[in-house]
Amino acid sequence: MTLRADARRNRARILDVAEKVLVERGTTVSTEEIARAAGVGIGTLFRHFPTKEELIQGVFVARLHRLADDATRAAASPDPGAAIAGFLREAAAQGEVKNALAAMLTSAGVDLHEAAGEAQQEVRRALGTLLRSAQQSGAVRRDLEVADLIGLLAGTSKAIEYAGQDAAARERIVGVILDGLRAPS
Amino acid sequence: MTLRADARRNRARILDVAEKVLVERGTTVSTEEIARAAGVGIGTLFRHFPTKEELIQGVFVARLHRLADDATRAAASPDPGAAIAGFLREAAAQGEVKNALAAMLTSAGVDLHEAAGEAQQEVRRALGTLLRSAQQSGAVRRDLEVADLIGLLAGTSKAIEYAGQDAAARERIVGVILDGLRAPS
DNA sequence: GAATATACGGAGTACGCACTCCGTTTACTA
DNA sequence: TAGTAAACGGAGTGCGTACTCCGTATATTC
Repeated sequence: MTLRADARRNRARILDVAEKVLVERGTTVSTEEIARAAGVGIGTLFRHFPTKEELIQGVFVARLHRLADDATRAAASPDPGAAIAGFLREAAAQGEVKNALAAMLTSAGVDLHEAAGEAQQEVRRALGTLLRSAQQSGAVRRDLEVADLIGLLAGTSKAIEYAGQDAAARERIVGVILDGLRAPS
Repeated sequence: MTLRADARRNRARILDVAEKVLVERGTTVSTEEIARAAGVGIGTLFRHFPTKEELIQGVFVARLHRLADDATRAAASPDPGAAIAGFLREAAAQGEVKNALAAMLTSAGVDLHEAAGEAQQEVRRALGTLLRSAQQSGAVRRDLEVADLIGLLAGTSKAIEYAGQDAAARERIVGVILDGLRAPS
């Protein structure tokens, strides 16, 4: 069931462009506009994603996969404390996109956990190992669970959104979270 | 320019019901459904809010006003440290609604700061006094600014969303933030 | 370099939904 | 309580947009 070369190319291109366009202009953009931006006919777009909703989910899942990759890489670091800090900064910085996408899905009445599915599990697993080693090295308080960390990540990127381009403010906010992660309960 | 009694009643009722319906089912609900839920004809709804977008903004602004009230009350407390903690817990708990609304607006391509306008200023002012007294009493690190606090509030309520109904998890997350607010830079 | 399965493009369709219009009703005023 | 300005209700309209269909093009296989 391998896709033809052009089909695979187009699918990737649609996902890529759709992410940009959706984040820039919101879910209200027409599928036609996305297709045009991707340099593809509407027919093609709908063959790959039979529904606008499925397209948005596809974009979201792709984003999650990339996040999972980052998390896996971070989990392999020898200094888990620094890794978690770096990951937080990174995720926070790039998080606006994910925020916007997640917001779209929920505001469109889609259940996130269902939509994310397998990709969500990947992220969870990678963050799990990262968290556990950070806790064993004493860098992070022991009462935290993976779900808490995920929530805090989402929260941090949300908080960062409000700081806009102000680098100092971003750093203050990340600082607050990092200190909170460290402090004993 | 006083509204007739029934008009005022209807306007309030629409705002009230719209908030509930919008949060429950997303921006995609039809105006007709909102009108029906409010027990009002579509004509009436559109006389009060000439545009669906203006309706959503109206709901959002109303929410902000209530938040500003809470903040003002908290700022008047004799123990600013405790007040800020309580406010964080409260705002976080009720924040889901605001999150959902804000998400709707942005995903609909509306500029939040513009939409919030005056109400936003109210919140900012109230939180400003709260923050300053908390800092003078030594309960909160001194390098934080009002904008940071607002961001952290939004972030916290986002983080709490992921904890769902798990009260212990909610408390752990709030704990992280509170510790972070306290710790010296 | 045929042959064929696979993918493409985009005009066309159906439908839902935001918004209008106006005849009817209801709150105010004196 | 009559008169009137203000508000209401909801059938109707037009437009935007998600999705279909099928004739054409292009990758793949031998």
